[in-house]
Amino acid sequence: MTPAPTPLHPAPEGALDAVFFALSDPVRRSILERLDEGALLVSELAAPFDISLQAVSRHIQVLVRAGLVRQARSGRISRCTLDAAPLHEAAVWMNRYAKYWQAGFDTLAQHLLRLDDERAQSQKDDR
Amino acid sequence: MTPAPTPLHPAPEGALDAVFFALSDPVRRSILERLDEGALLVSELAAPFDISLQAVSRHIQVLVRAGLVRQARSGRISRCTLDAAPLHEAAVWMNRYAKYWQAGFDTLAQHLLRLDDERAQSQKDDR
DNA sequence: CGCATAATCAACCAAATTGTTGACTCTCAA
DNA sequence: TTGAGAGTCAACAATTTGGTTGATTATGCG
Repeated sequence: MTPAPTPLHPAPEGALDAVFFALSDPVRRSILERLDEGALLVSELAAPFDISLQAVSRHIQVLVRAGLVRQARSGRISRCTLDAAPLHEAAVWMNRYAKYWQAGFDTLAQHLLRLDDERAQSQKDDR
Repeated sequence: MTPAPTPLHPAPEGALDAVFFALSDPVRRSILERLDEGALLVSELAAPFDISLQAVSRHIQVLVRAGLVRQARSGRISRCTLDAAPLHEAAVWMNRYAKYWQAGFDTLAQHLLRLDDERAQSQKDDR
């Protein structure tokens, strides 16, 4: 088996892959939201969910792999803390599109205008 | 009693699931980046990638499902355009954590250290 | 010691993802 | 009419995901 080249610090390329994937599950987003208010144990994090503790533990592993959560095991307990830095990288990537909702871009109006545009375009091509 | 029909249009809860999942693949992020510069056909979008046209077509469908791309079929061509509105919802969710990189927080220090580390590796000749 | 608690590991399974190739639909043009 | 081009659909395989239950490790406590 491979020596497990665990990407510890910078996560060079697929960092955004792991971060966005970690955010794509409501359980994991909920975990991040609760860690935003303070450190919690795995069992405390698992309490509100209707799934097994093992399942929550693996969700936490996904967050750890993305660099969003750190676990400090002390004895038999594991204290989970938030690390928002990878979220910053994701926010920087998304910032490329901020122009669409900033500076007076009403997304709904833009949406309707685009629909009109498409309709006009398709009728034009139809000719 | 509310029939609770699967809400399709306003995208109530699982919208973020689909959006973040769509962003978790480098091919799909690259597609979004190129659509930011203007509408493109499916074949144009597929050209730079080393995968089949069918695979790219399905990536586009994932983006459509997330509401990030709209396809206007006119004749045999399909014009793909960006819709950044769902990205806005994702950005709003992530904004909850902006405090970690906007103000002086403990984790910010770690983030800066990490950025310094990366920068030191890429540009070593800075006086 | 003896045992409950905290958490992970391991095996298993159903479903989803992601790529492939081949067939198909539809439009445009000669 | 024929044929090429754009794109999707369908079926298949390999891998991943996300849940389960059972076993295991390790600590804390009576």
